Amino acid sequence: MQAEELEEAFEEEAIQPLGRPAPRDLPPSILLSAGYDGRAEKAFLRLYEPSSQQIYIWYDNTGHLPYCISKRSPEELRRNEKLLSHQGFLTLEPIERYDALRDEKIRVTKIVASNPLAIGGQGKSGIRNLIDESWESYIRYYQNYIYDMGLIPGMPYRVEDGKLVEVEYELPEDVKERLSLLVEDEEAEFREQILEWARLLQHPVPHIRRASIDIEVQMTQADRVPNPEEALQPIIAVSSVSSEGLRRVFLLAEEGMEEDIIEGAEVEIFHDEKDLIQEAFRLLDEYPVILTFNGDDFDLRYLRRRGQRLGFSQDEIPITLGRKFAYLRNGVHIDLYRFFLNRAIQVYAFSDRYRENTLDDVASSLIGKRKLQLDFSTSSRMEVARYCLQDALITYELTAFDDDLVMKLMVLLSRISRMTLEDVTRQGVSRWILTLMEYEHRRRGWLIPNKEDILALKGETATKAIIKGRKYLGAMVKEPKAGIHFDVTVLDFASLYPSAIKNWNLSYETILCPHPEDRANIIPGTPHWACRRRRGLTSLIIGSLRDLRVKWYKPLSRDRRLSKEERVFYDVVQRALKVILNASYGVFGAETFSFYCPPLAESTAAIGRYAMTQTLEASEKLGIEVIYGDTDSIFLEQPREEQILELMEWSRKNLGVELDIDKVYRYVVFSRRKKNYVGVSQDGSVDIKGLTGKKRHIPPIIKEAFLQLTRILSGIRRPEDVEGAKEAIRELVERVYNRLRNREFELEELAFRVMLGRSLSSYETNPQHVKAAKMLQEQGISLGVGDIISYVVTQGGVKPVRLASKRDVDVEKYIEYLESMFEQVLEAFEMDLDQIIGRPRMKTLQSFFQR
DNA sequence: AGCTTTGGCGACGAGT
DNA sequence: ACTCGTCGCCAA
Repeated sequence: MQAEELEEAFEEEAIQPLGRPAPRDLPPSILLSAGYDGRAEKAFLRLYEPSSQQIYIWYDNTGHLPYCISKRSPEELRRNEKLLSHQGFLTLEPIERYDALRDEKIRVTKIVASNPLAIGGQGKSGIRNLIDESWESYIRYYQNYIYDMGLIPGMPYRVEDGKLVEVEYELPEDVKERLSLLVEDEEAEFREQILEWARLLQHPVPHIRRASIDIEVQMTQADRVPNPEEALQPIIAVSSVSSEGLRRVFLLAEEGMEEDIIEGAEVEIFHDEKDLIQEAFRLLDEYPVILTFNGDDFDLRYLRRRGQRLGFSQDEIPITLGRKFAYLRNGVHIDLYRFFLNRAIQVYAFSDRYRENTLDDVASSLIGKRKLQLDFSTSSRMEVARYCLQDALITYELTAFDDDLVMKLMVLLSRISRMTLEDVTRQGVSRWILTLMEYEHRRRGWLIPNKEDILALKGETATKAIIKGRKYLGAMVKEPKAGIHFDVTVLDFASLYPSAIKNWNLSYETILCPHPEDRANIIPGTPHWACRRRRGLTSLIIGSLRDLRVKWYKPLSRDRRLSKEERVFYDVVQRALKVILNASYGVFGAETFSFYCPPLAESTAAIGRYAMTQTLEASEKLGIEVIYGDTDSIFLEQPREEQILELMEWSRKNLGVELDIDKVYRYVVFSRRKKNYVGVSQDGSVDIKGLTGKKRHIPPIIKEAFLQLTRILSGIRRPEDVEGAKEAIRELVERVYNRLRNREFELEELAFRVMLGRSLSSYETNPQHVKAAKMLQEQGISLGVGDIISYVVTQGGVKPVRLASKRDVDVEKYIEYLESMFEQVLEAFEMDLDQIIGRPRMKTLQSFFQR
């Protein structure tokens, strides 16, 4: 390994921090992130001081050096020539560690590097590949350094005598008392863990000074996105909106440009692009946090490359680029595109309110604001300025709405996962949980096991999945009772899988543990057993988080006695916990997860099925009719109040899980299909689950008709409403038929929009969207995974929307789609489309003769 | 490059 | 005409 290679591997971390050095008496400041200063060869921390709203830099003076751990003895390792010749590594230190997997203490070797660069990635440049069977190795020196120091990102610290000290946040006595009361039945370890979490979560999140930034680049062709690596086109506008209310546009002057003002914003005109960029760089240095929407891939990348092209020196450009990310030398760059792209955030924090990951879609769904429309080929420079400012504005507001909800959410996630803001906003849930687990291992002085070790000891799964290609048997779905049902109450288990993990002591080390006396403690529905002697780490962590969410944060977020601000904050905490908890089971079944443990995931799901079947039985005994159930929810038809209460009590007592009322429906309509129903609540709001008409890829014209259909149906309150509804449906169908037959539509309205799930060449079959994609490719349009293909169905095939015309459309085919979708719904209502629209049914002989 | 899981549905393509 | 597998999307 050559020194240059090492340097190269670390290029992205080798940045020069800018913020002012932390004074001896730095007031409480929030740990935002860490970096590695290549010149000083030192790790540093970025601290945000809320009263001055400044970033301070704290250099490490502890002489802390990176290390990794090997199972082999020092003697054995000394025989490894490659290892000895490895640049920068020095001492081999025999130590003892607890191996949770085998429940024993063992001797290992700690390999300490003298050069901070020496223990790097896990690839070629890492020391890991020189030692077989290593257990812990560093992915990024500075990052792990945070964990090793026992520091928690997002928490407040003070500098004292050149040392970093966490600012004690004592929970108020009454809070402590109430919390302890909630978990008084639990063992000491569990109670302590709860208090530890509460300390992290209760500590208020300070307001963080920040600004968004967005750039516009001169376009050559209207539909080509400029390449940020080349940065050939000039930057014509840079906009920024800050938390102090500043709205600025830096605009490059154009010949004959008419200068104008933008209400509420400062517009600064530049005649030299270099000056403009200079000003943008100054802005980036100015703020503790910079927000972008896709800044990793575009805005900051383009700014840096363009800056280089125009002759700025390395030191003048405040942006460092990794292969995938863009960082700043002073503050923290948060790319909101990446954050909102995260499925867990999308689904659990924002209940799937936005569907596509564009700024326009996310913003319009969350804050009700949209991008401006702009045609770049004809627009004036001032129009570009307005457009650019609007983007910066909504980017900022995405973090500011609901009292800085998103900012707080990110800081809380950073505390829970023990990751820096930069990392937690860019990486997925499996990384969050991994980092948290690693932290807890290090805190206890435990060895971090290798994936292979876990797999070798715990093995694979024992059950057979229903669906081919899956690894184990999952959740249970009860056959729905078809038809319409009035007064339906839906109960669901509070965090079913996390509860299973908690109550059955599931963890990678406690499942199939080595103790013979635990073998009788069988998980129902599996041949696996779980330990009774020690509390499992996963069970402890997930279990305590679960209890906090269910027993503390969720109730508080709805407690009317609290102020609105308090409730909102508790709601954010509650949501952050939800995001982590919901992913906590799945990761153990993911091969890519470092604590991959198939029997653990399998057991969790098995306990879920057990809870469901037991509850169905109990309901029957109580005389409640259960008309449907899926995974963790059951639908009860006209249950009496005391029946519900009894069932809830039964669940708490016998399963140790709270059963909550999730929904009360005026009526629910089931077809015979699972995961398909329409529920209408007391207030008339409609829940539609699984029905085709709702799916993302369905053409808008059909989706729209579907929406209107559900509106008509939700209006049905009494039996006598039915005739009117049928008439309305008939009119609706007629309208759409006519539009189709007369071709009174825009092509876009008929477009199926299907995502390319893999690369074009790797498809085994030739589905419609792939056919369309191939046609696009022939036109020289490059397509990749994740791209959405818009196509219409034509006579004898499909065509991409942009290559098709109205004449091509196979109208009859669309009528078929429409009918099949309508029938799916109407069938459940025991209505018949043919009958409603007065068309004889041709499908049976009987109807043929009746004609 | 990034990747939590299994169950279930409709539509289509490919083979018999 | 029928079955079976693939694909994408959704429920939980």
